[in-house]
Amino acid sequence: MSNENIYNPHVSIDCVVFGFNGEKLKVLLIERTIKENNGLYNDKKLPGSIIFADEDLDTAASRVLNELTGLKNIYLSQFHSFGNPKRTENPRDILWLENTTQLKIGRIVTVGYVALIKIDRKIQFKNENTTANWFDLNEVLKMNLAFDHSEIIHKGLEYIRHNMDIEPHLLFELLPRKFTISQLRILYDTVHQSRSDVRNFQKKVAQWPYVVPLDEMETGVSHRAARLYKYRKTK
Amino acid sequence: MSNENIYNPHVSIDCVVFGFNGEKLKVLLIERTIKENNGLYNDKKLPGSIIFADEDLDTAASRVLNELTGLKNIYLSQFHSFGNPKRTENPRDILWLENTTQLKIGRIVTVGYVALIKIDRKIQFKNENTTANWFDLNEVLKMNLAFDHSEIIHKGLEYIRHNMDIEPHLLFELLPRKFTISQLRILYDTVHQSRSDVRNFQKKVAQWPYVVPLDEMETGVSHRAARLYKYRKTK
DNA sequence: ATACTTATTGTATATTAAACAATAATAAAA
DNA sequence: TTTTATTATTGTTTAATATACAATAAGTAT
Repeated sequence: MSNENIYNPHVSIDCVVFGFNGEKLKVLLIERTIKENNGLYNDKKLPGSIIFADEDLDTAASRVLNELTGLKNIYLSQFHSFGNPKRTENPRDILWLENTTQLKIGRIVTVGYVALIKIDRKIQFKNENTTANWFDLNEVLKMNLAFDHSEIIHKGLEYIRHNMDIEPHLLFELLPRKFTISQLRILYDTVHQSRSDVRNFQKKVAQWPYVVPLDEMETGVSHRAARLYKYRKTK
Repeated sequence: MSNENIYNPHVSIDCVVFGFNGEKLKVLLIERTIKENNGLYNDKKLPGSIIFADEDLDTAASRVLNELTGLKNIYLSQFHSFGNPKRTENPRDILWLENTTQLKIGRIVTVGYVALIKIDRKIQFKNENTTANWFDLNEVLKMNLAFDHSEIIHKGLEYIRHNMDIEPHLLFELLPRKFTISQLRILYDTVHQSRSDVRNFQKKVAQWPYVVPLDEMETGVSHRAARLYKYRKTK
């Protein structure tokens, strides 16, 4: 007997998907519409879902993200679990869950994942029942999101800040395949909440063997073009 | 209506409790006996339990640790969740769970916590149904423990290593209230898997304003006594 | 008194981080 | 075609931090 595609309505996963547009960090959110007695209510939530009964957590995170965006093979990392019993007590959230899952919903513990993706990757924004979109992280942090998703995004942001601190390789998950040192520096400073000196930053990067110059220059800019670099994995 | 003391049999917490005896890291484990057809089987497990239906995860971790050891007000920190569906498939583990909880047990997702405690704290080792004991971490890492508890300990160890790296204050959770610089250095090196130079380590510690010398010396040693220090919290 | 054990301390060198601005290349404007 | 505007690129000096290295002090045990 298989439990395949039978939901476990007690545990869910939520993905905080970060992107970088060359200037700012972005987060991928799902826009939802709730039909209430007195009309329609719009808000946003993280891509996430309850897990299947015999599915591992990491597998569930990949699957759900793929279902909601079409994305595959992306950097995904578990960072924290959220179990406040009140997190699933908002009647609007319960109504929405019971409508979309057709299950009786009680308390749900959710496991938070962060994903880092190149913002130019093709995303299936429109799905049968959902619409995904990129939003400015700074704006999102001020919004009222579904469930405890604001708190989850906060924690996820802390997590990637902390981790990119000790693992610079993660930065390149967010950059395009070919990038300039300026883009790298702006991303670095955005994540670290710092303002690096341009010369010192060039020196730092020159010592990273995994950042390699290309015989190619930036195009389409109305000033001196910068050299392009690529990331090369090393052990 | 209250859900108090109603179990949620889908989610549990497990605590990896670390101690330090001046030489080595220790882990607190629960010894259990399983009655099988052909006799008794003994093994060890982490202190942990399924949570209550309306209980927060952090609260559950504190409560369970208190119930199993009598400990209160200790440093407890969530580090990772474990949801492999096979983690609760060992018949011996299921039998034991169903006997101790009187519930039908299916898949359980567990949330891992680490605790750091002073090894000389009074612990209620013997309880009605359980016995707790300190074990050498190195020995434990070679044992076959219940469920996926070996994996959980591994991850918990990684977590505290990582965190003490960037937050030296955590070291003092494991040391006695009065300690020598040698003890501090041995703990530091055990955690960091390093061998610090004695002179350089003294210099490093001299710059930590939260390590303050006392007018008191070590006693009961058969050689020159070392000065005692205490930890003083700072912001 | 002597041997044994651990505690305590300083200096010189290497590495890393931080501060700081002038020139080069290109596109757009005049 | 010259000038202006914009961003790219590059070195040196100084400060801070980390590393390597061993002799003497203090107390216990024989």
